[in-house]
Amino acid sequence: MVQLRKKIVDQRMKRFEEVCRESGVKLTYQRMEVFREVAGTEDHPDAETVFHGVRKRIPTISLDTVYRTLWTLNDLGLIKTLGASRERSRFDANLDQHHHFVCTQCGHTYDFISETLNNLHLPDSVDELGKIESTLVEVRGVCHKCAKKAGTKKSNITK
Amino acid sequence: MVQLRKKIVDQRMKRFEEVCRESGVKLTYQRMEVFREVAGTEDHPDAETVFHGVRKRIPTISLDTVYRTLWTLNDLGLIKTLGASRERSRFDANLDQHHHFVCTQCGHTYDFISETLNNLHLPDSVDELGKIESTLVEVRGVCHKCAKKAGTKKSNITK
DNA sequence: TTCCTATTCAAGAATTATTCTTATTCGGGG
DNA sequence: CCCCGAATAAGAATAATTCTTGAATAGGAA
Repeated sequence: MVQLRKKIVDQRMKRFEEVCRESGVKLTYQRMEVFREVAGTEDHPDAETVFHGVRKRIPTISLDTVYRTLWTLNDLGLIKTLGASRERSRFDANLDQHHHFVCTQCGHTYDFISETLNNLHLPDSVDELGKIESTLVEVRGVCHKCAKKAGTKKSNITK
Repeated sequence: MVQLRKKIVDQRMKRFEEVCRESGVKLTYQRMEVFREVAGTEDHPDAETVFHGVRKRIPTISLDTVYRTLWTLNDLGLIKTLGASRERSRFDANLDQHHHFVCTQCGHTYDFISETLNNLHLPDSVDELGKIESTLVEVRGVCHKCAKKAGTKKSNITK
């Protein structure tokens, strides 16, 4: 099991180095260790947690570097954020079951409804995690509004 | 259309008053207008946006009251938050398609996999919203760990 | 290998979102 | 109408994240 885990991390590290080289992003010690930290856990850590983990190996690393690096890795497609990234809390008074289309560019969430998606059959493994209260499908993509004004976007690491 | 919208808001306001009365939460002007603001939009506004909207009608309302009220409404089950609430950014290096079980108590996100859920058929209406990049199923509920130490939880408005 | 330069980094200040503290006000039961 | 616990406004405090600046470094060129 540990062996398997190590193999996965090694694969991810390899891909990390490839992607960095391809996109001209420098391979620094800090970057490598921040990625290794996220790649080595299933826990979806936040920046602070990553910071603490990496600090064991690089005691001088700053929290700011961790943040910067995480967003860089995100822009490179090497990691993902859970839920909408860099967002403040948003609220919804529509309690009828519905689903979400989240624009990865502007962050706007559009509702849509689907009788089929309301009645998904979930695998048994989910019941082993806890008591299910609700289910929703989250689709991510680029909304038409953003697609139109494309090109003018930031995070164009893919120069 | 506007007429329909008004009807929905009225229904929601009615339910709001009922739920408040039942749970012994006082019916204040501020609470009413904060709820009306969220109930009257499809936009999933954040606290600041609600604040600005309500301020037109109650110029003296404070941002703190808006925050407090929104979480109260959330605890009462009158509104919901988008994504995991009150959360900082979390990261994930697992790029293989997988799905999420989010615990509404502790906020922890557990991964699970399902070949069936990987290949959902989305309604055509989604294509009209934008270009789809990825799809994931988010299940919300209470994880076993939290269920065990139940009772000792905050936000027990349902005394 | 050594040098050069754009990139990256650390540290701490600054910003932004959210919550807490305290004195005051108010809803609604008696 | 009066009272009291709950709710509010205002501003201070805290927490999360980003910005600024000067120093350090990766990695290509000589």
